Amino acid sequence: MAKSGSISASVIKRLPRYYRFLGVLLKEGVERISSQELASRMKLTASQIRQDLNCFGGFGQQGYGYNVEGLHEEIGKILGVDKTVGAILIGAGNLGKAIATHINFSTRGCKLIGIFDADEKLVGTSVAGLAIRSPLELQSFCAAEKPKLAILCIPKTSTQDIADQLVKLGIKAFWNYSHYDLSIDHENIVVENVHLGDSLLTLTYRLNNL
Amino acid sequence: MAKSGSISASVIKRLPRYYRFLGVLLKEGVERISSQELASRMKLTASQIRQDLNCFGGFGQQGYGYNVEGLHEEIGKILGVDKTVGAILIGAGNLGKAIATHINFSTRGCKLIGIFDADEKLVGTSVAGLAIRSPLELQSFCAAEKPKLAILCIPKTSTQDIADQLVKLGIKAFWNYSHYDLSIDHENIVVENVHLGDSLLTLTYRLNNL
DNA sequence: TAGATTGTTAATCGATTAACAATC
DNA sequence: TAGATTGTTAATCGATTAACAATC
Repeated sequence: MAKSGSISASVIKRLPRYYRFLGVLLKEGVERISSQELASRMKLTASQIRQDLNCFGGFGQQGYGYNVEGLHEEIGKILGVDKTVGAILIGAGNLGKAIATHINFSTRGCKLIGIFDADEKLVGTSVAGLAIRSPLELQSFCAAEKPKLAILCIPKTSTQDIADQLVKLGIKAFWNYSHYDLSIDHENIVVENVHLGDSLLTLTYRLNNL
Repeated sequence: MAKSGSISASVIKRLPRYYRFLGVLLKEGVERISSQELASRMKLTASQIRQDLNCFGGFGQQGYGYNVEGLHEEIGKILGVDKTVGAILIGAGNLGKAIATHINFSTRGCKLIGIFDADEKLVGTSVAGLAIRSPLELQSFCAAEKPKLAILCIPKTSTQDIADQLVKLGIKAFWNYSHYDLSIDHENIVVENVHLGDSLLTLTYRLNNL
């Protein structure tokens, strides 16, 4: 079992997918599964699954395979789905609203606790059961509620400024939807840039090159 | 210059990012750039940039570097931003609406030409300037308009069925936002699964393991 | 016990980086 | 021409796959 900091990005990216598939198996009532069976379901190799899991510990049993419920729970723990990290949404436009209502935060170790938008017309209205606040409240809100994660659904021009500001207010993780590659120079800050436009473009590339 | 089919997925995934950065440089009025300069901007190595570009052709000039406008245009052509692939959106819930309004399809070689939702209450209302249609119209619409790309913003239970149906109606590319790993067995169909929940989960993992 | 399947080491494969001759 | 920087080949690195002894 390796130190958590030493796990490669490739492995980490696969963990949520393992978690999802095991959740489905659990619902289907499957009790145990071999790496071979899981591999064919997920279109991976059995080797890769065993390698990946053994980064975190020996969850299986020779001659038997893996207990679905146990493995699901272990991976959940590794991912931290049992945690409740406070999250704030910056920008309540179309995309921000959709993220707020569409994402199940509680099953991902998060809780959305605040929504902010600079548009005066939006301030005071509600999304996902939360009142939209003015950015002027950001500082006092963060001081009081100590959110650790910020979701950025704002235009690219303001992204770096707002992110720098949020770092000072204690934000440690950015889920960035702006059309800007955010990179924070401070240590101990993590960033996940989501570029939906890039995703579409790789798809059209592949479509045009079939 | 290699055959387009032989380009590795790693390279293809980086192309939209090159295109974006070159677009910014172009706006900034930068005329030429060396692989070294571009590398430091994008936090890549100069070697990687030159390797990537040379999959498609020798776009640079020794002793000079790359012409920003020319390279931007070349990568745009490779990605097919000059094309106009017809796209339909299936599912006009929160996320579907946000995708329809938020994504700039025309700069990604696409045009959104139809929106479908099974919810009777939504049919007839408009999103992004398009009337939402009933799925009953799907067949005649596809026959007439020949869309090649479908955006799936529907629950996971119906995803595989609808995708199979759409394949029969001539859809060749799926941009899949449902919580289901779509895989199509037919040849010459491309799928891009977008799992926003997985993206959040890798972020919280990294946050919890700082 | 015998059979099955893991955990883990070794081999392979592919992607990234480094080096440098070609050349503008 | 001399300097700069590419295009491209070779070296390195990491990730995936295969193999197999350990063991349930």
